[in-house]
Amino acid sequence: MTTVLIADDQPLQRFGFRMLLESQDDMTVLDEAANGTEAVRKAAELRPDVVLMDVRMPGLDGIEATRRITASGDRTRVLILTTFDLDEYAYAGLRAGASGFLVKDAQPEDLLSGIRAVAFGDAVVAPALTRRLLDAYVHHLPVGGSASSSMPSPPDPRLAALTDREREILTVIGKGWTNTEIAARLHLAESTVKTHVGRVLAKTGSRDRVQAVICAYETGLVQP
Amino acid sequence: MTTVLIADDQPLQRFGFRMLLESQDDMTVLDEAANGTEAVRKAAELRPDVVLMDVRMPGLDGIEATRRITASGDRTRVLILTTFDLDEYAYAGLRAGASGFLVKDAQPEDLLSGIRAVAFGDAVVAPALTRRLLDAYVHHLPVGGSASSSMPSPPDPRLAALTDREREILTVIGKGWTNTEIAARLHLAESTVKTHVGRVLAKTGSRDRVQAVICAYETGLVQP
DNA sequence: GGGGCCGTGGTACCCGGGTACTACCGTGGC
DNA sequence: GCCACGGTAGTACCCGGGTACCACGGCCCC
Repeated sequence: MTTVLIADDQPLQRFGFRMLLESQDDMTVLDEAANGTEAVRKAAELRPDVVLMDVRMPGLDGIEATRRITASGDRTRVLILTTFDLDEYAYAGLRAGASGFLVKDAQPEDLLSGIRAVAFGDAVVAPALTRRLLDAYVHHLPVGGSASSSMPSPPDPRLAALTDREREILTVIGKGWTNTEIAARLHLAESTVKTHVGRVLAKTGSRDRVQAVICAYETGLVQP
Repeated sequence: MTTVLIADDQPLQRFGFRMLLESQDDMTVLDEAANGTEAVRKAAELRPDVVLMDVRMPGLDGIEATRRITASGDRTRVLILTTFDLDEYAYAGLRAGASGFLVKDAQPEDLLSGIRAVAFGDAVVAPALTRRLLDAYVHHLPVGGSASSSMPSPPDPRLAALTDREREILTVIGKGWTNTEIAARLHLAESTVKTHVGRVLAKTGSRDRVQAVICAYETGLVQP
């Protein structure tokens, strides 16, 4: 029996998922959550096998909720559902510890089999997302492998979603500049800097600027 | 027949271990202990082959209990179980005379084979901890001897003033841990963490933890 | 015994960082 | 024309980070 927690801010969406899952005799919906905070709390309390996690939710979003759930040490797996197959936050979700991604318009059978696979410990990725996932994986392989060695610095997938400006912001974050310093030296308002920083954190899957700095080093955007 | 004493402050955890061990026909659980004092007393009284020892317990903790048990001269072996893979007490446990340590989220079969190995006189270390253990071991080797060329990074002057504990704190800062996470995973009060962090910042000349992360990368304390 | 150093812990306070939400304006594409 | 997107900017709010203290026990060393 696979136990599931449904986290989605749309009641109708939750209802649909619940109906689908309850129709299966090997699945039980333990509870529902309408935002990330609720999802984290109920996941810790109920220890479901799988959390069906929507990305976009008010308050704590699905990515951060995933990070906290997977960081808790529980066996609970998180299966993220994205609305669009090119969701820029997909990679952030993976880094947050999710066991898979599916798009919301997938076939019901695919969703069900995906939940079973994740509960079993496997990972699932929607076909539309598989390619970029492969790219990310290949990039992290040891260098010796294939013809890709001719590329000096293949763009890290974490940086792929960043705009030029955001990449610039990440660079100076990696230099240790504060928001105030960034604003002054780049002739911007501090509120603008905060907006950029917020987007950089979201797209790179960083919880705060400290993790963004680490990301900057790991991707080679800045170097020791 | 391997006789085991289970020492853990959480009843549910003890129950789980007992169920697992009793399901094996070559193991017997002699008794359980809810704290370190009880563990020492019952170990001396029952002379089990193996004590399954939790690190974190009220009163006398698992490390000190291990020290007393192994110092008693009995042939009882101690197998330490840690919750977090970077538990600093794991090393302390080895120094205290433990025959090994495993992480609590290990596979049941691994735990069983670990107990058998320890009872046989061998030592076991969780794979996730092996690397760190090796690093720690190498780090504590005397400097004078061999191949100094294998040391690519002579100690950076910024790190020279740091105590071992502070260097450890800087390392986990470099991994992006928040003060709260450091406190939880190292079993410290958050105020203590703040004290350490403050001293690290002062000694490394960092304005905030972001610059401390950069310092950690530049000195090679952590690497991309 | 006294005096450091180290690790641990506490309280109180302030500020920067991060989030949620909204808004306006170019530019480029359909 | 309209729309999507990127860059800019603002407000309001909460929380974690950092600081300034102080305190205590264990050590080691003179």
